[in-house]
Amino acid sequence: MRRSRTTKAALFRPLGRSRAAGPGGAAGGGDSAALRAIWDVVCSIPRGQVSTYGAVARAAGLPGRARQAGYALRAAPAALNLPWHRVVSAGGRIAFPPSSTAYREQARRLRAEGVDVSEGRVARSALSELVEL
DNA sequence: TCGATGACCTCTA
DNA sequence: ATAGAGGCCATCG
Repeated sequence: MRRSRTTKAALFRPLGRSRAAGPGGAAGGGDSAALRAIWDVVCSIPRGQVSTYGAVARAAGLPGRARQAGYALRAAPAALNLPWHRVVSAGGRIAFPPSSTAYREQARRLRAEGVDVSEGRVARSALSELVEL
């Protein structure tokens, strides 16, 4: 059952936070390198462009780990100002149910950036694989 | 330690 | 176009 009551994406529950005390000392971040890599990639997405979880994961050096990309965004603190709305499922489809608030929020933001959204999908032109190089 | 879950992907019918 | 099955791996309880 997906849709575990997404309630409001803006809510972002603190999640248990797990032990903040990471491995001896340095830990500081406590965030895994993979997470940071994903966030970095997402943050790197230029305005008006949209990428997919798979593409992000691959760009972050995690081929095939698209799921982790989703989890990373899910666990990503809003304080990072992460443009999560620029990340969509394969084919440019929004990963949220059309009836969810997050869906509207994402679509709204994308449109604000000039990305055309219709039928829960973004324009192919805006879709960027982040690999075409 | 193990079982279930997940803002997913790709292939095949 | 839709539906099903398999995969991949971190995190949760």
